[in-house]
Amino acid sequence: MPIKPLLNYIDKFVTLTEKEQDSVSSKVVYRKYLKGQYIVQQGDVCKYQCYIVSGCTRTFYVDENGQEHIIMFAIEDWWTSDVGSYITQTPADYNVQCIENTEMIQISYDIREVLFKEIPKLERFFRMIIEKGFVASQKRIVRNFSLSAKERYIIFKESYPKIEQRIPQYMLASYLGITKEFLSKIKSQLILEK
Amino acid sequence: MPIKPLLNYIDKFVTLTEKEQDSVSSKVVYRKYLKGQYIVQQGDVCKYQCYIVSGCTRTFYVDENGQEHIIMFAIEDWWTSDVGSYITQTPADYNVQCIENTEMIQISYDIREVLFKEIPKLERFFRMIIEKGFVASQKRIVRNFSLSAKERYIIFKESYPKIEQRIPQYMLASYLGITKEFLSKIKSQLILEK
DNA sequence: AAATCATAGTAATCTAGTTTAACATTTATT
DNA sequence: AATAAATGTTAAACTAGATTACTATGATTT
Repeated sequence: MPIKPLLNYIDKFVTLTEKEQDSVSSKVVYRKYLKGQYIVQQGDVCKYQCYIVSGCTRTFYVDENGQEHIIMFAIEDWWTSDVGSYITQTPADYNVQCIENTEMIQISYDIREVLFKEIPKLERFFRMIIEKGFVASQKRIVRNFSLSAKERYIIFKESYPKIEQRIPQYMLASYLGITKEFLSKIKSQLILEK
Repeated sequence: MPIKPLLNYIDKFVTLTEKEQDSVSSKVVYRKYLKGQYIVQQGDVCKYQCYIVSGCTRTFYVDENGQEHIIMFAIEDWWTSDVGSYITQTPADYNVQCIENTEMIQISYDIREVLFKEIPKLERFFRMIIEKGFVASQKRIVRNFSLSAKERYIIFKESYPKIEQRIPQYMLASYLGITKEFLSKIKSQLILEK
């Protein structure tokens, strides 16, 4: 069954009985998206918290000048959502778009509440994964302040070696908070330095 | 009893029985710090998640060049901690220091685990507050990328009108990710514009 | 195979924000 | 009240990164 990867993931944090696993499996939704499709669009309410089985998504924000700013990428074994919109069920600030054909397991807000009542251990699970997300987010703030664009690029490559090859360079530039031209310059500098 | 503000805060998210409230009160620790004292220091394990009853703290990171970068401020009715260190009980990346005399209610990691076992509803409570923190943290990343320093300063004033008067300007500059000299320039520009 | 579109590279010019350094003001200490 | 310490201001020179604009390449479509 295509829900297995999620159950394995949960099992790293809390232990569910077989019955509980079955209940989770029966309530979450497995779904495939094509490259280019949107999971959430700025202005819509974000319906799901999504565990990615395969593929890649980007979360981005379009500002008043029409400029895109990529907040995060997510690949297999990661989660994605517009958490702010999801937890308050209000219009999303961000877009989540598939940049590869992507398989994911989706948990709607209401279903998650049902699951929380039925399996209180899942409160613990979701607490633990959001804590991890919070820590990663704070680290990113620090890096953006204390490191140069070149250093941030190098750290990105080290931290997520799998992602760089899968995304266009202009998206990586946006994630790093620089223009595509400047990333291009950094890359040619790094080649010369060797 | 000095634990009441925390109980009021929790009550906004989950409802505890009187017995449960008593249990929380008996396990958490009320404590006063003087201006300048540290709650956590970079390299030590962060022992507590702290609810601030009164006062003000700053969380900052000292980089390899000895430069301080302020990640967040916290005032009464907020939480502070080095969450990464706290949840993994490994050395902290950040310092948390009181910048006013501060009263807080502290929950140690072990005590929190005991409370989770005894009162599973608290998993829900902590999940909810960390979700809020995560959302705020992501918003800050977006703002840092899409807004100029002047715009960030204006938004800070609007968002946290109480904080600016309580902290030295060089700390606000650090929080905004700019030098104190440049913040000074921004302020004089804003005065001229009126 | 031509044509279009999305992606990437290069280089000149420009600007937001940094650095350095000198000076001013406020707050704390004796 | 005098001195020192911490905080804030101003301005000139500098730099990381943006902007603009043109060229190159590969992928996709017709």
